[in-house]
Amino acid sequence: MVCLINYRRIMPEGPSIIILKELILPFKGKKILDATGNASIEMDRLKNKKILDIRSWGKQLFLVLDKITVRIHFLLFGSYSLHEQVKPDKSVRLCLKFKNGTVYFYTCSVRILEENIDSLYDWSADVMSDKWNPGKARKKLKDHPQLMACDALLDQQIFSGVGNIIKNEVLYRIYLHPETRIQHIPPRKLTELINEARNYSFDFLKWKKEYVLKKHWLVHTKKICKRCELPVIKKYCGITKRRTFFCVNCQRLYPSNV
DNA sequence: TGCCATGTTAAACT
DNA sequence: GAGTTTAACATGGC
Repeated sequence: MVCLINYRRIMPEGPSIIILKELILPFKGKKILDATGNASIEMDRLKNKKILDIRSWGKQLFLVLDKITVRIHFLLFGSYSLHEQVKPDKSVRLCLKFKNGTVYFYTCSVRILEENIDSLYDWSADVMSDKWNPGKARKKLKDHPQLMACDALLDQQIFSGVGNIIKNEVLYRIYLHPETRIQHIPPRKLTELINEARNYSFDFLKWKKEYVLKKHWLVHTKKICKRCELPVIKKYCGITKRRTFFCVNCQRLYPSNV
């Protein structure tokens, strides 16, 4: 067992936020003794406040205090460390000191939300959540018949927490071409899409915890298809224009002419 | 060394 | 105003 408590990691997709949430669980119920950093928030509003709850929605982390909530989003380059600071002071965006430890956040978006966060987010859209509702996801997909599968998976209102890696792996797993439009996906295939968005996210979580995530990528960043050994296509697909890896031989484009 | 990426927002355009 | 494009953020792996 390797102790990685001081280790900084980059963050982006939903499962990584779950890992962080678990790591900082010891701070739940604890008082913030000091809050520092270059985030453009009033640090005084955090000082001497208790962390009432630690929650997440997709790629966002929430530290719930009395009346306000600190929202942290790691964007593309965000990272954190626990207990031990590994970067020079000025790069620390937010540092929270507790009696039982310290957490540091880097290169992330930090905001204070005044509203009750329950009314701000659709918690049933979070693929990692107990409140995840596949039926509701299906309904939302039906409302966007023109949307390509690759764009739908990245839509945080439908699949909160899904990122580009998960997108590519899910589509490969279910043999679906990224540019297939929702209206053309057969019902059973659509069910697979919705279910795999959640399933793969939990596999991602498990592998990430064991530091073997990359090893399990089937198509993301790959050059050759593991199934048919034909070249994997790399294309910036859909309205999101994100890197998409897929096999035209194995992943079916609907409607199909064949 | 330079390019590019697990992401999102907001300004700058048409 | 709407929809679309671009910039900004600013780290680290290859």
